[in-house]
Amino acid sequence: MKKKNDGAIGSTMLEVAGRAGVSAMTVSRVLRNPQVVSAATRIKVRKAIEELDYVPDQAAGALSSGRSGFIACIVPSLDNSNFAETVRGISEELSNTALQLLLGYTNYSVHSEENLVRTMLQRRPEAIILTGGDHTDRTRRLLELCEAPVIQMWDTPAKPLEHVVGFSNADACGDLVVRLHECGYRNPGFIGGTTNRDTRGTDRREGFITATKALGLPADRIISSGIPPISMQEGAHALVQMLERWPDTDAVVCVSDLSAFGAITECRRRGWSVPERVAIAGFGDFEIAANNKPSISTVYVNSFGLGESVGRIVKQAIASSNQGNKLAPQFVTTEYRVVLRESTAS
Amino acid sequence: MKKKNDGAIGSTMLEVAGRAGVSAMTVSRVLRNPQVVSAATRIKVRKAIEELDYVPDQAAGALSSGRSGFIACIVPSLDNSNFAETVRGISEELSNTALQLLLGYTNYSVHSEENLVRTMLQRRPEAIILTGGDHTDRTRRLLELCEAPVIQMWDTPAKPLEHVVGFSNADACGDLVVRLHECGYRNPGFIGGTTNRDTRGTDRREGFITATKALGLPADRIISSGIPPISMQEGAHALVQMLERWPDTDAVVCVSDLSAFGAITECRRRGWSVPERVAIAGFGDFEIAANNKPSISTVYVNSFGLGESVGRIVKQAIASSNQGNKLAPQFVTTEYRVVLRESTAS
DNA sequence: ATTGACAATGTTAACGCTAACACAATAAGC
DNA sequence: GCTTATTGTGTTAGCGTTAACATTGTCAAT
Repeated sequence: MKKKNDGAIGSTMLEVAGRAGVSAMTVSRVLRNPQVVSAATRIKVRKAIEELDYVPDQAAGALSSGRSGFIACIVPSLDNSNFAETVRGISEELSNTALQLLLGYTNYSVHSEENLVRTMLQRRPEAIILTGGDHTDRTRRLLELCEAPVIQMWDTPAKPLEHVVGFSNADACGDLVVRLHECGYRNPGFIGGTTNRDTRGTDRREGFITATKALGLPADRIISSGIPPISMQEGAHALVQMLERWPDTDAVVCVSDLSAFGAITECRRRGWSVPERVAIAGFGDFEIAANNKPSISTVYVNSFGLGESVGRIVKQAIASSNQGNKLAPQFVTTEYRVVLRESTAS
Repeated sequence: MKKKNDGAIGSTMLEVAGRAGVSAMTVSRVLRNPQVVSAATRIKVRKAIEELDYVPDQAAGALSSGRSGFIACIVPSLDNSNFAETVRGISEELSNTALQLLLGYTNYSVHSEENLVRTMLQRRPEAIILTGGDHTDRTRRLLELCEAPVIQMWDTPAKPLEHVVGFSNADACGDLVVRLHECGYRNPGFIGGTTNRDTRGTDRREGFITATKALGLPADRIISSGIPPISMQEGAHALVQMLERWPDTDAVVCVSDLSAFGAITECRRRGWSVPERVAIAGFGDFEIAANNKPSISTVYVNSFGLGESVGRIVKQAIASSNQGNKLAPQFVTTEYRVVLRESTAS
């Protein structure tokens, strides 16, 4: 029905079985459940596998067993320390299992996300990990139909699809504002992107507004500049706009450490001292935050640990499903912590 | 033979066919080759697909057709602008095909790479993309056995496995040294990691040595510090060591922009002006290079374009193989360019 | 009318693996 | 010695799709 070896590897399980003088099923057992096979047979089979350089075909295995071995994981961007760390956390946690990550990135577009989900569902993932709580209706429909556990991460959606591992970006940013207020800052501003594509960024802005209002501070000093995730350059640009429009701004909260770095660097170019002329804070505690001069006040997020939690839930959910029941929806809140450094005065 | 719906989606192609009043084969044709089906039937089938929320099972399709639709892509790290951009370039180039990236990262370990390759081969990828030219013997054996085209990128290995898309990291770093020499620097040093795990880093160091020797400059000012990829902090640390050991060093080439940034920041902390006290250059032209003050001299690499080239070769190789022949090994050299900025004086 | 070409659909048989059951052969319990 | 577990292995049937071929109907050219 098809030419042999369409980009495939040499031998099949049956050939291994033939060479070892056993049935294919025994070969399968040696690979997936070695302890039920006698030591002597196991050795024979392993030898045949070696000699033929046999590499099992997981597509066939998946079809037969109904288990793909895939975990779909969709993040906004790969080029972001935070998400990259989270992916590492997930992988690490799954490294002692036979589960494999099927990674995709959306470029912060829910429309891309929908396409990715559709594509990935064709691979029948055993769990689906999404970033954030903002999805198209069609995405939600697709996810409800498929029975795989769904985990939303990096956010705490009000109406979760199923499991959640994350933290409130709004609260975290609000905490930062409170700490700046404690330091004596009274006229804070916020710098973020122009659209609501980056929902975590939007949440941080909302958190800024809520906190400033609660503290009786001006809540309208918001510069939106650039498509999320906003760059260093856009941080620089936005800072200038901020100080032109509201010259008495004494502290600027940036949606991420990268834009905060851009803003600080712009100040240095213009000879404005940070934090004396203006304090600047970021979000995410990227490598650059601790290593810049002045070091950048920010919100530390345990990205790696977040990934580990996600991985644990994946394992639990699959274990439950193997026992015929379904893991009750989990809601895990992860650590964050305001870290004050040189870019804001205490 | 197995419980229905093990995490799977509702309906099968046969059910769609039943509802549309056609055979399963016709449904398959509507999905993969719609133009051979009459308009009327096509509409009926599409309607049935919609109504049942049918999502094809690609594992079954792959098994039957011998085409997995996967492209394996292995990079050292996801958290690196350069590689992330390259992955974006590949994805973009493959976005108008039915091919899907199966991503993996090695953490700069050839041993991890071997495991990843083995795992990925079980999915029968139609092409395999690796970073660099350094692989274990077993990896090379596995890749030779499988008939899928192999592409090595980000390097120009002397003995390529098959296709290559990259540039000589040694030459690029050498060019940088030459340009620094033209600027009047006579005592350059190099900062990199302690091991040879990061072969691109090692090549850059070799390029530094070759170029300095050729120019009659000291070639032994090399500080190795930290496990690659070395951090900002290690860059800072290494710079201090460099100037303690060879105080008259007038220019330092760092293995990447991140370590260069760390080095520059350390200078600023210590009140050493850059480039007056010492010039510093990086590699990669990360966002930070243009946005720092002083902006960082570096080697620009077209990471995204490199990925696009890789994607094009993947498509060509698969097209050739569909026509029954094999694409002759390609060797594509990609663009790089020394960019001198404020961190070195002209 | 008869032939041939072509277009649209159906039928059959895999693809490579594993769940479920069947069946020996051995060990344990009385 | 006989039943009853237990262990190790084989047999069978299918997972959901698609390549290859078979079949039917339609229409133009003889």
